[in-house]
Amino acid sequence: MKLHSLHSWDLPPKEAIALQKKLAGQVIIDRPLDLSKVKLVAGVDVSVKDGWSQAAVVIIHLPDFHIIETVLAKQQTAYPYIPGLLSFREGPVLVEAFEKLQNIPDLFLFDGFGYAHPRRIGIASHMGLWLDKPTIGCGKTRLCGKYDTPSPQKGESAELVDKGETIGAALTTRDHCNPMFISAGHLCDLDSAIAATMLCTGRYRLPEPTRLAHKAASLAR
DNA sequence: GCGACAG
DNA sequence: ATCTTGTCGC
Repeated sequence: MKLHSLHSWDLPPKEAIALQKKLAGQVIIDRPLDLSKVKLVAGVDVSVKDGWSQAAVVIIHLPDFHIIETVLAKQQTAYPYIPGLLSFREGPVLVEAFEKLQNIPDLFLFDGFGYAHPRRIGIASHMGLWLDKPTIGCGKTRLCGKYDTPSPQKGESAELVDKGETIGAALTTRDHCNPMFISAGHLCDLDSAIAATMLCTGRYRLPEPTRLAHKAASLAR
């Protein structure tokens, strides 16, 4: 799929933060998703090794989890890892990978956050603007906000709150495992993000899309 | 000033 | 993220 270039990625941290504050106003997270129409879900992940970033995007079909398409992209890692600026590190390779997609996913699932970010624009929200498609942030550990540990039963959740605002949820995706942190990315609200994540989750803690993307990226690296 | 800090 | 084998628990 062809996506429009919104801006340059090689920005000094200070400018990157200023850009995030500007783009945050364009992110839409109050829109319910009609899950009955979500059939193709893309999992997105990047694995970094020896200065090279290996991206993988895997599209699965719901509700059977069959793999529809897998695309890869590899680039030298030009940006350092700075908490809060992950999109500037992984954005370039991801754009290259997205351009290779032959299918148009109904939804994208990211390894990381969307709205649950200091400036409310984590990688899922940021890439959502480039994709102009619904996106969800699905992180393994918290970036910001407070939460009470949800019951250890699959499907249970607790709110992730930051500065008095609900920014996401801690969701138990597998019995007796640590929760995943879900947040709306773009063109999707939190409730839909949680429901969609459950529809994409099988017998593992990680939802199938990102779990398979992680596997594909590691294998290709 | 001090601690926290996605991948 | 990555460095790394076996091992405890549901």
